[in-house]
Amino acid sequence: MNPTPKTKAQTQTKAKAKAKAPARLPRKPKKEEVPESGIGQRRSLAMVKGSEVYQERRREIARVAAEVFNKQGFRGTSLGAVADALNTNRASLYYYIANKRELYDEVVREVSEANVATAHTVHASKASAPEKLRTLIVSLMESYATHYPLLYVYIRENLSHVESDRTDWSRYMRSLNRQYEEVFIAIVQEGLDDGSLRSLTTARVTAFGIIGMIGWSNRWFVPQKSEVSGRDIGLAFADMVLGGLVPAKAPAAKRVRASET
Amino acid sequence: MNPTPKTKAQTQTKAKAKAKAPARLPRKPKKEEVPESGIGQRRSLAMVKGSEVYQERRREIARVAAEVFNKQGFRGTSLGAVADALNTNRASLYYYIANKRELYDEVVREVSEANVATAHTVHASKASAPEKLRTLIVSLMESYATHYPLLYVYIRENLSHVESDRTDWSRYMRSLNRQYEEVFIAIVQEGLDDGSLRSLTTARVTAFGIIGMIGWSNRWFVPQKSEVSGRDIGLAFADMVLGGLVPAKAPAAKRVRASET
DNA sequence: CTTGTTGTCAACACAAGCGTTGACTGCTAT
DNA sequence: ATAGCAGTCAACGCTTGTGTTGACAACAAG
Repeated sequence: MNPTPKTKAQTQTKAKAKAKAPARLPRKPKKEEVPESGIGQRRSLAMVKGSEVYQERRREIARVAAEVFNKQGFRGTSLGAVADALNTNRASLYYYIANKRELYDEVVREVSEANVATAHTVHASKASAPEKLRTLIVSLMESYATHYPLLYVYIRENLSHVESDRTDWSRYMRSLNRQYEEVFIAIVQEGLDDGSLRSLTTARVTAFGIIGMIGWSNRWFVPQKSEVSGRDIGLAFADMVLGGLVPAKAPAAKRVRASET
Repeated sequence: MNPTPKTKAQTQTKAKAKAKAPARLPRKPKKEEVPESGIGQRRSLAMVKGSEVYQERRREIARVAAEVFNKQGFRGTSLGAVADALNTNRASLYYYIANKRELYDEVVREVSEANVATAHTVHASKASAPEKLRTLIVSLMESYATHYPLLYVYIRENLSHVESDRTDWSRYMRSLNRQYEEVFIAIVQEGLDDGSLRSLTTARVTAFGIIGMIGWSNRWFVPQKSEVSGRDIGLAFADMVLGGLVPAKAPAAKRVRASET
């Protein structure tokens, strides 16, 4: 809307100073007045009938909010900061969203579901355990890159949520997360059972090691700035985990580095 | 002090209901009174002369606070919650600490320094790159387990801190973190250069993959509940990363791991 | 020009949380 | 007993942030 991109991020109440409206007289603190003048409720109506541009603006807000949530976390992000990033007023956001939590949910919802569905599909396929792991590692890294930073927002947050967070949404998201982990563990266990994977420790520890390599990418991987694509990172991780970093050259080749000097 | 352990965690102002003090008359809102009655300042004095039990109590507070911070994060943790966990009043904490940030620093300080020192030592040693990696992986997992949950508190928090967090402490901690990463990258680069490590991707991506396996343990590793020790997890991770998960039965002999000796 | 619609804004009310402080309790030494 | 110290408590002031709402502006349609 406003041509100036953004990069402001003050503390709100910052004033646009557009030199338009000279003065406002916003509230009429009368008390014995007709309380139901009833104007502010049309926002609710605008939500149900999702007008064309309305939904577009809503997505734009979610997109920008994702970046702010990604940096500052849920509790650390004020709606004022989101409004600043959008170059608008904080109250205007409430025309599009009900509250901060709904905005956060909008950001995180669904993206996780696709990944879990992929995990189940791969698990059910008849490939070998190592092949399943490779497929899953690559697809997850690709998903992170494609939807950046949406998935990272949830990764950063899912344990910062207080323990007493027992909303349906929270429980559902935690269940998605757990499903993904369980699939990884099950595939590793498969591999241990049929001998296609070496037994170095428990299936759970192995699986969390792999998941950790991928999940930790939220700390350093920014698709727009990376010289390596998400897919290539996934392939490299799969090679590393399955084949090992130490070259398996001939037993007499330059592999003697282990006891060098 | 109070024999009852804890497990309360209400919202503060919860009242102990110990049936001792019948009523209080805490504030005298007189205005034209002598303002410098000067009583509350002895707390500051108690800090400088670190009495025996005083420091002990201070450490106890830090220990409990670490658990709360670990669960809820810095911003998500109120001092009221910490006070509840200690079965005391929120204001009493201020007898021991200046503010919330100081308490957090107290929890996180120093523990990171030891790890960075270890990293530098290992890096400077004349072992091979694979051996260095193995040593570092194991020592870091051991450190996490030993100091649980102190190091995890910082892991959870270090990017939740707002970008404008430019205090000396924050910069110092970030530098420690970066040093650790740089050492990992340097060691991997060493290995790529002398051929003791396979080149699957950039040194940076490889290093962050390894770091991720370890760092991600904050999500699932609780030493008191784990059947696998931190050391064993580190050893398994090192085996996985260096030797690979897929057994090398094909090339005649079983592939010997780097530091198998 | 008038009227209706869409979106924005400034100011409110409310709640949570931080840090402070005077008053108080309980213990110990004298 | 009693005076002093260590530690605790309830209430306050203040700041930050959330969600609400009446009053607009800008624009288009009639």
